[in-house]
Formats: sequence, C-alpha cells, structure tokens
Amino acid sequence: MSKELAKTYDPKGIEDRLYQKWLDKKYFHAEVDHSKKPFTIVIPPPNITGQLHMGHALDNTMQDILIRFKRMQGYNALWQPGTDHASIATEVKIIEKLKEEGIDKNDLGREGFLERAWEWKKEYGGRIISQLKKLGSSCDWDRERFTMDEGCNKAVTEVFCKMHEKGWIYKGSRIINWCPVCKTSISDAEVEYEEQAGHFWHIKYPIVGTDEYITFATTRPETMLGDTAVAVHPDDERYKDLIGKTLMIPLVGREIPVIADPYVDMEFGTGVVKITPAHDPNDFEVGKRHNLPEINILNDDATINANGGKYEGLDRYEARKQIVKELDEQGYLVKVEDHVHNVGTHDRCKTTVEPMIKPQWFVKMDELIKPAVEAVKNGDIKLVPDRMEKTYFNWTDNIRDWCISRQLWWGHRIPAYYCDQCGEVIVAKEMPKVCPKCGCEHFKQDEDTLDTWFSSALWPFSTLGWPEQTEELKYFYPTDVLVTGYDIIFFWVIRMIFSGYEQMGERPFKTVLFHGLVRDSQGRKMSKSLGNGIDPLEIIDQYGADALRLTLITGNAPGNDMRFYNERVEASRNFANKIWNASRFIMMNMENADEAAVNASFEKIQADLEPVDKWILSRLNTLVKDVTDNMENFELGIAVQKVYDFIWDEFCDWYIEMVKPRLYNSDDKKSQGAALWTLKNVLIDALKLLHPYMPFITEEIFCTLQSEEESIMVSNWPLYQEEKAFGKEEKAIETIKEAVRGIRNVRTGMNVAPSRKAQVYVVSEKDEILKIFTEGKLFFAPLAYASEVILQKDKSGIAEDAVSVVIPDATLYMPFAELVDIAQEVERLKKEEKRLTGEIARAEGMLKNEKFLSKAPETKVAEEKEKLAKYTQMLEQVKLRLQQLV
RNA sequence: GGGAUCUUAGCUCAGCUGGGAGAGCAUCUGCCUUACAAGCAGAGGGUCAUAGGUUCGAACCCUAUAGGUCCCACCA
Repeated sequence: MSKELAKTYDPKGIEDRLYQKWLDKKYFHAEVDHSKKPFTIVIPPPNITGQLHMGHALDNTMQDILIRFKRMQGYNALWQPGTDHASIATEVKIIEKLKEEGIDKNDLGREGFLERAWEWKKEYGGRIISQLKKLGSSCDWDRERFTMDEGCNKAVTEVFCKMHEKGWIYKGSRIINWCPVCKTSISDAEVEYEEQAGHFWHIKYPIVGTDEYITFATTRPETMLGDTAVAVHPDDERYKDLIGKTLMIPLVGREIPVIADPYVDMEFGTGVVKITPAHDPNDFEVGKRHNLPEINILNDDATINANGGKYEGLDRYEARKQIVKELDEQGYLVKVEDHVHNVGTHDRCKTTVEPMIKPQWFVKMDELIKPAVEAVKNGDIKLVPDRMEKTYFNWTDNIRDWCISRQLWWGHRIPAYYCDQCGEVIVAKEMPKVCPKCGCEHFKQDEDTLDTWFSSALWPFSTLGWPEQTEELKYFYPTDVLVTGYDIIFFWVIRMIFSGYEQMGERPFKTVLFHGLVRDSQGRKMSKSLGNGIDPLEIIDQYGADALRLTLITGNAPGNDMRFYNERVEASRNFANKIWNASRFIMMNMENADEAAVNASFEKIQADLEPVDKWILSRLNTLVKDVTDNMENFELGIAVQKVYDFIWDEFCDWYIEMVKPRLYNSDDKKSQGAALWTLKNVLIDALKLLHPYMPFITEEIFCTLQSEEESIMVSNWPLYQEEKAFGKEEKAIETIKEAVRGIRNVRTGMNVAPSRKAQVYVVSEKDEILKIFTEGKLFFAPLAYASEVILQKDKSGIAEDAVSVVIPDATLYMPFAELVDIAQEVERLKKEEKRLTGEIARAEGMLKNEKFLSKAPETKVAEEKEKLAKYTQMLEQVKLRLQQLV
C-alpha cells in the first residue's frame, strides 16, 4: 500500500503478490515438530481432469479457514494437498481426445494409452492446483501428492495383498453393473437412477402340451433371449397348477420351467415374472436359488451375442424393436402400455447400465464395516451436522460387497497374476518368479484396474507415507477434520473410515465437516448441460478472492445447500471496501500522531483510555471469545457474521465517528494518542479474526499498518483478556448510543436537516448519568447534531414546547421553536407511552406468575425485574412530559 | 416403499443447548458530512406452513397434515 491510497479497494495485483510472498516465506509448510501440537487436514483430492468450480471453491475455502485459524492459534497446521487420478473420468476424457485425432484406444494398446494418459496428467494435472492457489488456499505444496504416485501405488498394493490374504478381497462371478460405453463394471454407488418414460410390453408364453398361455409384462423384452424360467408366487392360487409346467419361449424356441419364488409380488402386474438371471440382479438371486442356467445374451458393447441367435449383432434397442415387432406379428404380444420407470445410468456418461455376470474382484464388507459403524456410534468420529449420521448409517446398514475391479487402463492395476500353465491365481506385491503349484515361470497380470475410490480410501495415511512408518505419519495422523460435500459420504467418507481402522487401527479423522451444494440463483444445480455454472475464477477476477470466500461462507449452515448470485458477492466486495477505507482513515490519522503513544503497550496506555475506548475494547474482547467459540464448533458462518457486524456497525459506524473530534484536535495529544492506539489495536485484532476468511485484504492492511510485522497469517490469534472487560463503560456508551438514536429518530421524523444544529438538554436526577454525558460530550454533540449540550438536574430554563426523547433515567430536550408541532409531539409521546405500557404488562405478567418465579432460572427472573424497573421509570418520564404538553 | 431435510420480511437465508424475531439484497425518505455514494442517517415490511400437544414460557421439543427439495431401495 502506498501512502496515497486508492478510494476503493482493488484486489487485482495485491492477491497474487501476497500469495507469492507466502509461498516464498514457506508459511504453508509444516514440518514435524514435537514442541507444537499438530492440526491436520487432508484435501479431498480434485480430479486431474477437473476445473475449479463453485463446489471446490466452497470446500477449499472452508478448509483454508480452519487451517489458518489453527495456524494462528499456534498449532502446527498441515493442509495436505494432492490430486486424484480419477480413473473413469480421466480415461473417458482421453478417449474423447484420441477420437478427435482419429485414434481408437485399442489401436494404441495399453502401454501407448498409458503414455498418453501420463502426458495428459502432466499437461492438465496442475491446472486445478494453480486455480486453488488463486483462491488463497494455504496448502503445503511441498507435500503435494497424487493417487498414482509411487508411494500411493505402494499403499494400494499393500492393502490389496493384505486384505486378500485375510480373505476380504475375493474374485467371483457376480452380477455387476456394466457400462456398455465405458466398457467397464461400475460399483453400485456409481449407478444413478433416472426416471424415464418407457413401455410395459405384455407378452404371453405358450404352455407346452396345452394350448394355453401365461401372460406377464416386461420393460425389457429383448432379455427374453436369456430367460431361463418364469416365476410365480408359491401362494398364488391363480397359478398353483402351473408350477412345474414347461413353457416355450416364442421366437427363441427354448423350453423353460415355471418356478415358484416368494420374490414375486402377487399384487403387481399379472403376478408373473420372467426370469433372466444373467441380466437382472433380482433374477440372478432367483436363479441361484433354483439352480437356473445363466445365459448371457450381450456383448460388452450391449449388442446381442451368439446366444441371441438370429438377433446376434443387433444393438440392445434395435433387438428390442425387432423382437416386439415379431412377437406382435406372431400374436404373442398382448398389449403395450406406457410406463414410467427408473433406469439405472452410469453417473459419468449417463449411459443406461446393463446388469451382467462377469468375474470381478470384490471387497467383503460385513466385517470391515463394523468398526466404522462403531466409531460414529460412540462419537470417536463426529459428523457435523450430526443429522448426517442417519445418512451414514442408512448406507452402512445396507452395505453390500464392493466391486473394485474396473475394465479400464488408467488406474492401479490389480496385483493378481495368473500362471500361464495351470492358471493358478497369485496375489502378490510383485510378479511371482515360480508358480507354487506347477513350477511354471510365466505369468500374466490381471488386466483390470481398481476402482478409483480404492486409492482415495487410503488418502489420509498414504499421503503421510504409509506403508512406511514415517515421522509424518506418527505425528500428523490421525488427521483432525475432513471437509467435504454430503454427496460423497458413500463413495469416500465411509471407505476412508473403514480403511483407516483396518490399516492404521485408528480413525482417519476426528470430525467430518459437511457442506452442501452451491446452486444457481434459482436453486438449480450448476451443471454443464444447463450452462448455469458460475466460474469462481471469473468471480475472483471481478470481485477478488476475499469477496468470493466471504460470500461462500456467510449465511450458510453446515450441510445446507446455498444459492449463489452476484448481488451476494457485491455485498462481500462492499465489505472489503469498507475495511479498506476504515484502515485508510486510521492510517491517514496516524501520520500526524504521537508514535510512542500509538505503539505503547496496553499497560502503558491504559490510564489514558477514555470510556469510549474501553467500550470498544470490551466489545472486541467479547467478540474474540464468541468468534473463537463458534469456530471451534465449526459455526463458520455465524462467526464471520459477528466479525462483519462488529467491524461495520460498532467499529466503523460508531467508534470511528465517536473519536473523530479527538483525532482532529491536536491540542490534546494524550487523548488523541489514546484514540489512535485504540483504533489501531482494535483494527488489528479484528483483522486477525477476519484473516481466515479474507486472507488477502487483511494481510495487506496488517502489513501496511505495522511495517515491522511480516505477516498476519503467522501472528497470534487474539485471546479473551479479563483486564479488557469493561462492563461499566459498555453500559455508559450504550446509554449515549440510545440517546443519539432517539435524537436522530425524532429529527428525521420532523424532517430537520442535519445542517440545522440545536441545543440538547440532558436532564437527569442521577449524577452518574450526567457524568456519562459530561465525559462523552465531545462526541455526543456532533452525533446528536447539537449546537450545545447542556446538562442539568431539572428542566428549568427549557422551552415548554421543546421536543423530548426519553431514555432510561434521563430525558433529552431539543428546543426547535417554530418547527415543533405540539399535536404531533403529543401523538409521538402517546405512541411511546403505549409501547412502554405494553412492555410493562408483559414483564409484570411474567413476574406475577408464581410458576415462572419458582421454575425459571434466577438470572431470568432478575432480568425481567430489571426491565420492569427500567420501563416503569421511562413511562413515568413520558407521562410527565405529556402532562406538561396537554 | 424407507429415510433425511426445508417451509421465518418482497427475494436469498441466519437464528448455537426453548427465555422479548435478525442480516444481506430490494423498497421508501433525507443526506455528495474532508475514510468509504461499493457510503451515511432513518423508515416500512413477519399470527416464524397449518392443527394439536409438552412447558411458567415454543420459530426452536413431540405428534399429525399440506407443499417443496434430496438421498436410498426399486416391482418385473
């Protein structure tokens, strides 16, 4: 900041310069240091394909706030950063890019493809990191990790082998979700259900040996090619005689049995279900129970395979059309209904998922999940807000084995090796030399890679060096807080928790702080297809990172979604500008001040402090305590709101205005020095409280204000100090504020121009009240637009028709002569009388209630008594005044 | 079908363990007062979705109802 400060705050230039300074000074870097307590956050690693969006901005702002807060509190704060290889997302993108070049993935081969993938990583992997820096994120970049770097690879292999040995990872042929476009299996969590308009085709199968038929409905008629039974409910009287009979599948000609299984819902449709074990998860279960053959009718790209006979080669939807047409021609189609149903789609590419039976690797969940359930139940891991526990248990209670193999190339290749000769499967960290079974020396590694979440599940400890027992791991693990969106509880949070307990024997983090989604101004999810996404980088460019961060945090409670629109950012930007100008004002005044006084210690300056100085110090003291408490409880929005209100309302609109006369009066150096000391010190502490939220502007002002200090981000977090609690002064200034508000109110009501000054009489029988106004006269006068402030014990000498304002224990009079309309004045006082009467009735009602007196806490009763006394006294004053006027 | 959550000022939302309803934006009035018009001073505007209940006391706790959002499961 130069001496000539701009009238408006312009974050451009400042932000990048300060970030570079922080990097140069290594402030973000944390080393193991046993003299300090660690505080650790691991970043939810963004995808290397990713571009910073509002969700990232929110997520990382929250983490940065916590990390900066703890760092200032003296913790050894580590924010561990890194990126995720995001297997499917990245592979899809690379395939797309190859396509543009006219290259097919398979032409490149595995090696060639991976080469391209690493090139991609090199080119785009750092993009999101540089975007996070724009936001001000204070990550320890020296420790940046990648889910497919050497250490993480090692961790993945280690875990896979260990769990396989324990029998918790197994290979099996199960029905899985298959994406025909990505040509890979996907886990249950990756399937997104989408309502689609479809049809209900009612089809009849002839009963062999009769001329009767059995009718049922299906939404996927092409699967009849793989039917191996038709099922009815065992208790269904309608079909009792049919159980055990044989049916003929039309068009196909295969004979299948009618079986009885309780899975069938008698109430639904005709109460008859065709069973296709190879292409429906429920049918698969039924098939297992009845030993039915499983006929796979689909190729990996969802075209019909050889088992589909003459339909071979047709796409699944083509086949459907064809089959329906032929069924209709041959009289097997009874009717067609419109039907809306949920269709499973792949969350990445939105392709309709096809259930298929494939050999895949699974993680057995039943034992693994137990400590993860226990941890949340007994509070070892706290979820914020706690309602998220219900979502969490909803998943753990219904958990199924986790399909971890993917038919992709970009990812961690499964460490399973197959003997060329005897086919023996060996799971090992490295390719085995000799087959223990047949002695053969040639092996082929499993072609599949692991689900991307397999490696991210290990993130809290793999990034700290596991499986090596590093100093970092011992010191920084378990981490303290995980900040993430509630939408990835199942994908990530749960899996990190059970992995932490299984591998480390300890929770991976103590608290999970959830945030919601950032939506557009109409409450819609921001999405590419809608084109309603707001680019955080553009917002930063336009308003500054501080304004963006503040906007994302204010007015939002943990776990709740929020709407984002520019007017909100403008409000934040305006706040930044407010601080900027207040600071500019203080610095301007410091230029011609007594330097020794401004830089004095509290002990030294204490004697010079005036009541108003003590008032703001006391208010700040309370603020420090409240804000710290709120932040410890993760109430970030509430905390920053309090800082905002303090700075804008109490500090700028009241305190600065109150001390202006002292600043402008160089004759009283002592008073001027005390005011400047207070201005400076209150500002500094307020800046500190605000720094986690708005790191750039607070740093810029902090450093300019005191050039000997090198950075606010390594300064000490303010503490509550008993010696700065000034209850008496707080009350005194509150009295003056009430008087000022009353006067302004009356003047505005009468349309008196601010330029028109008037005498203000303060009449009170109480010496202490008169003393308050005597001491505050200097600033009370300008704030009350007083030409003169006259203090007295009675109203002698005051014009009868003066305007009056009643405050506790005092009445203020302003003679306005010709301006005063007595009738209007009476009306105003009557209104006030009514209000006070109401208040008194309320307080009296409570205090007359025996049950209230006996059951309510004492402090509450005392509070009400005090109010009653105050209002009674005020009412008397108003009544007296009315008597005089009428 | 199961579950979660929301319903508070015109709009967007806060409101921590129950103790006199708040903010920002918008609206209206008056001010270019030498830190800030991205500002200052004031004003209007809410039976806190509805109906019961618990309590001395309910926006807050319980029950039911209506409407919205989301998650899970998924009936062929």
